[in-house]
Amino acid sequence: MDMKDRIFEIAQRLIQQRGVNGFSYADIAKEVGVSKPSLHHHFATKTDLIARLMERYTGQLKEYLDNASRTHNSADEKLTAYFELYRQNLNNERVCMGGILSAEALTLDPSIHPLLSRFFDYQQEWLTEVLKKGELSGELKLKETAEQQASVIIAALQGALVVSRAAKNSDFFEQSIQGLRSGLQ
Amino acid sequence: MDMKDRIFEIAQRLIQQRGVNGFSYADIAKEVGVSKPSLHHHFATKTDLIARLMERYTGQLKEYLDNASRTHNSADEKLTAYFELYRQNLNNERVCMGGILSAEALTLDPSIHPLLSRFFDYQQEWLTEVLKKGELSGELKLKETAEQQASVIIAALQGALVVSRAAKNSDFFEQSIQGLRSGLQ
DNA sequence: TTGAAAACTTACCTACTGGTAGGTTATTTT
DNA sequence: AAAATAACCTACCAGTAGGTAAGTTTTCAA
Repeated sequence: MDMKDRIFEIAQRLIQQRGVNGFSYADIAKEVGVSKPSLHHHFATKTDLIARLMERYTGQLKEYLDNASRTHNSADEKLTAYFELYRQNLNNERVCMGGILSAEALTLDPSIHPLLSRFFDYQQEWLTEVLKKGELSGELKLKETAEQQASVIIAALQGALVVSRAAKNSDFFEQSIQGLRSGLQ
Repeated sequence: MDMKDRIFEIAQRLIQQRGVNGFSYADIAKEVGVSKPSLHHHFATKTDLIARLMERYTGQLKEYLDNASRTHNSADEKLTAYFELYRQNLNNERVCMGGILSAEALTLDPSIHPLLSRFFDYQQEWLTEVLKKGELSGELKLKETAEQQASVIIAALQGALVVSRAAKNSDFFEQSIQGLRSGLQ
């Protein structure tokens, strides 16, 4: 793995665990084993690093979800894959990078904002399609529109992840997922 | 309003808008119109300020919800009151203080953690009771347990608030609320 | 093999962080 | 009126923030 990717990995973990305003270039330098100014050689500013990190993160999400659409047929399996994405973060004491950047949005350079919108818009599209197909096939029964249900799922996973990690206990997260699942049948 | 309350109000707004790691004692001092060391006279450390602020915040929440239980009979009205709490934050470009402190939990003094758990536990209890009563009276139809549904509502409002504020658009928030409401009928 | 670019270094900058020392002024209690 | 206390001040501290200057080493293509 080249230096850029090592910086990406470490910076992403620091953000997901501590937030953008909870870590510094010095923290990355220490972990990567390189001097602080060397980081500026790869990413001129912290804003630059965050922006490229968020683009990468969205790209990885798309890849994961598109792959889930291809390899799974049932809505249930696709939703399980989606939930698993969040569960893995919880297992690593992380929250979603899109979520924590949104929470700190008012302190970020405005150039980051559209990257956050794009991140959530894609999930909204993907989930809405999964729900619509599941409804058409008779696998799911929705009490609300697919769009509304998709929003509830995204929002609930974001919230459950944050609350559950702080509580150092996955109960709230698993209970929320069970609630979401039951609401779809 | 005495000095302590003025500090409370300003610090709370700064936290809800920028996060704990996104503001400083100097920021408060500037807005209050007092020197920075004077703040230490009222709250010895930043951790101390956050702890007392979170206790106050939880107290205000309890007051609000207990009052809503007393003044409203229907589950629908009680839920509306609960949703309104989050909507008001969104209208002021704020997120929930419990939520943002949870997002930054790994950077906070551990003494804050139980205060966060208490904050969410109370909401869980209150909502569960509202849902159970609503189900018994026939007003609500739940597909899942009241506990699960309560978790979904808390998590979804937390997430919707963060995502929607960052998007500078309340659509996602309102869509999530509509989805939650529809799922209860 | 040479020259350019990439990757890195140490040394340093200004601004700001939470917090303290030590003293003054205002208010309240005895 | 005296004493105590609360509320405030200026001046300061060590440490850290993001970032720059200027030079050295490594890598790699012509």
